[in-house]
Amino acid sequence: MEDICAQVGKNKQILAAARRVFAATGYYQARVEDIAREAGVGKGTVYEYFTSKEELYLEMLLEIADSYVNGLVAVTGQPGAIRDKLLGIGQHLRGFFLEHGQLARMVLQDPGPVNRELQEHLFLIRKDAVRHVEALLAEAAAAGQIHPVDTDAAARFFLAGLAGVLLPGVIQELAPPEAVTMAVDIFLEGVQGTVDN
Amino acid sequence: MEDICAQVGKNKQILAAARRVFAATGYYQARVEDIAREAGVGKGTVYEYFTSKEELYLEMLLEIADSYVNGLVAVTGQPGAIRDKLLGIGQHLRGFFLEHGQLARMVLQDPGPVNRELQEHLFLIRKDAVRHVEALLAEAAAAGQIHPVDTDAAARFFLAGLAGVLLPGVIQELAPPEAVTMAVDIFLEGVQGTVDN
Amino acid sequence: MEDICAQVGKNKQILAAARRVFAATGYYQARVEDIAREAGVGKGTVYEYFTSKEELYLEMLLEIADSYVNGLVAVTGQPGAIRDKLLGIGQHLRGFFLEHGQLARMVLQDPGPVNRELQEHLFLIRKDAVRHVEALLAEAAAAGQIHPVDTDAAARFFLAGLAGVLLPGVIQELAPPEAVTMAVDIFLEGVQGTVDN
Amino acid sequence: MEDICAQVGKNKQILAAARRVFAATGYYQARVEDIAREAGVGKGTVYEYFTSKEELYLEMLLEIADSYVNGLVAVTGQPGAIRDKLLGIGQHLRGFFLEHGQLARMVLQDPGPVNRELQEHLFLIRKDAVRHVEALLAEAAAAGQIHPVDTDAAARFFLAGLAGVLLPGVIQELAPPEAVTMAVDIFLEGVQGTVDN
DNA sequence: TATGAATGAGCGTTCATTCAT
DNA sequence: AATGAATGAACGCTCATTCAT
Repeated sequence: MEDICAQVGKNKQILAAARRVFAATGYYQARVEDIAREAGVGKGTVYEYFTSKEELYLEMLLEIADSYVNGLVAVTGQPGAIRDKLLGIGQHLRGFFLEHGQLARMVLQDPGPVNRELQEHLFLIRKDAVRHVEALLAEAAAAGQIHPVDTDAAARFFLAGLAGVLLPGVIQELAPPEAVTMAVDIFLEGVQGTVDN
Repeated sequence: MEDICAQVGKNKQILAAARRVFAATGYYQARVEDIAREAGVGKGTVYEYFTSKEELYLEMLLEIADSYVNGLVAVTGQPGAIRDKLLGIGQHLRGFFLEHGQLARMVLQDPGPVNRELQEHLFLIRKDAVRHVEALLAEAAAAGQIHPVDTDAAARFFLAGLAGVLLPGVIQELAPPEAVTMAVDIFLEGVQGTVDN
Repeated sequence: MEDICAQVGKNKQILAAARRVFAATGYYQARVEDIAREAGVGKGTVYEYFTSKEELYLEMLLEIADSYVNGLVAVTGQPGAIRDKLLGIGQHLRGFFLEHGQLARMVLQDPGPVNRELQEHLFLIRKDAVRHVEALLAEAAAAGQIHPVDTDAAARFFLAGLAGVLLPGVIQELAPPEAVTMAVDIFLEGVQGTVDN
Repeated sequence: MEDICAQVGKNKQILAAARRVFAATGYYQARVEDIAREAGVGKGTVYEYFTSKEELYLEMLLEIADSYVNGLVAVTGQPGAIRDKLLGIGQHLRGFFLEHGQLARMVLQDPGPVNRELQEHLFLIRKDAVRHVEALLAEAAAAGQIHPVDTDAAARFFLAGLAGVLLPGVIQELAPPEAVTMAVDIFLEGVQGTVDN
């Protein structure tokens, strides 16, 4: 049992170290040796668990991407008013940035040096995220709560806008929770606008 | 005269080549030799005009960033209704993505491997862009055309949301002009909402 | 008893596996792990029986070299005409190449990456083989069956010539048994020539 | 002109250094850095002239192989008695071993870690050498000077036997010129034998 | 005894930068 | 000013060897 723990532990240790190091310096400036040291293992050990630096990066990225979508699903799946759901999305996104910093950007915007395959995999993940927001909007539109809009574009506008509000600019800075509320209200008002008329 | 022309010409050639090569492959995968070849000059010549690969990258990035802000200023400076101005911003952004592709992302979102100083320089440029949109919003709010909001956050929400709408996901894809209209209308409705009430 | 059997068995298993793997890929491209897998034991077990990859290689080589000389002794020790003995040597050599392929070359010609000591050990073994052929020639010369020649050089000429005939060129190819007869006849005629006169 | 000299010089320098280092330690133990140092150039310079360690090795090997065949052609092309030609071949081979030591073995016997393509290229070169000796034998046979034999096998027997005589065993040792005479006489007597009868 | 996870020295290769011409 | 041959620091990856179990 301890063996299994140890093994699983090493894998997780290395992934966690990879997260920290890749986040701190980006893919190219991160040296495998740094990741190994950060993980508290030898350089060769990294290669016992991952076939290459690139593969390690990809696995790390996909893991994060999954946690992003899973969180989103959890939030949108809850019953409740649309505004609360949008606020929940905003808070989830904020927590995601808070936890993963620079890496969140790689997941949400530009993954950097990844092959076409992963690029498309990430794209599908992002699309998945967009789909969940779309479903929310479509449902609200069907219920007459909001104006029927191009839900795909609206969802992307909302998610990207949120990210822009949350990351004011320089690295590591994160907008306060109120910014989420404001963004949600602008967006919601925007999509409700014509309905009210 | 020819010398001066040559110099200026070489400088521009190299910067233009750098744009193409950096855009195509990113900072790390771009080799100085590739840029030199693309520019039609010798590898050593690049170092006559720029002290390092990094400096070349920075100058290129700043040049693009300037064109971004200048275009934004031109659009927002025009007299006209706020909706037209916002649409103009969207079209400018779309043209910017169209022209610079991957590099636009570096300017607007993540510059990649740049030192703190440039990072802040870029931040100031982005902030400058945000300021112009803010001014627009503040003016409209003063004129009672829109609801008084946190103009900084609203401006960032608008710009980032636009970018998200324009870049649906995978590289090189660009949303059609109608997407701009939709985003602008959602946003405008959103910030006007409470005013109308 | 089982322990001893096991030990002896493991040792033989590993040596046999080493023969196959070293023969297939050569010393440097053979990985200890491959040999262990081929032998059906764990990687660490190899080091229970041999102190290093090099030592394993040497033991394997010496074992083969011994079988080479022993076969030679068996053939030359039989009573019979000199031509039959030379043919026997040729057939033995052919069988040796057939069985050990690439490794036979290492034994007979170039052992590859071995230290001076083993190099000389192998040299002694080869010399031993030459000595047996020499004895044959000396005996025949004493009996007046062949011309008195420099038996050392003649023996080496015969053995090396045989090897050259048997290995036409590319790996794994082996000349047919008739080639042995031809080589023996040329050689025998050559050393008999002046005697006849 | 000096530039061209320098360039050609570098290429030759590196090839010459490669010959020395590969001959001294074999392919795998030779480090590119050693070759560079031996050539008096930087490590990177090696890669300006050769795309990889393997390619450098191959070019070096082919160069040597060419010099081997060319020498053989020069010797066999001269008019003269067959015995003189065979002696000439022996002397050429001796000089070849003298000049290239361990590398000669790689060319004549086992090239080591080379891809199939080069392996076959070397095989063709060896075959070429055999062909020239064959032509010699066929000519002599047509002139009734020697017995009609399987010229291919006989030629290989002769060349390989010569090599065996010339390299008594341990590295760097080389048989004296008289050994060549002896080997040639045995061989010649052998192939002439039946003719005389 | 047997194992295989862990290790890190070692090496091939790249590429930004220099400098002699 | 312009060049590109030369350079060597840097890094990803391999694999013989060790050692805790």
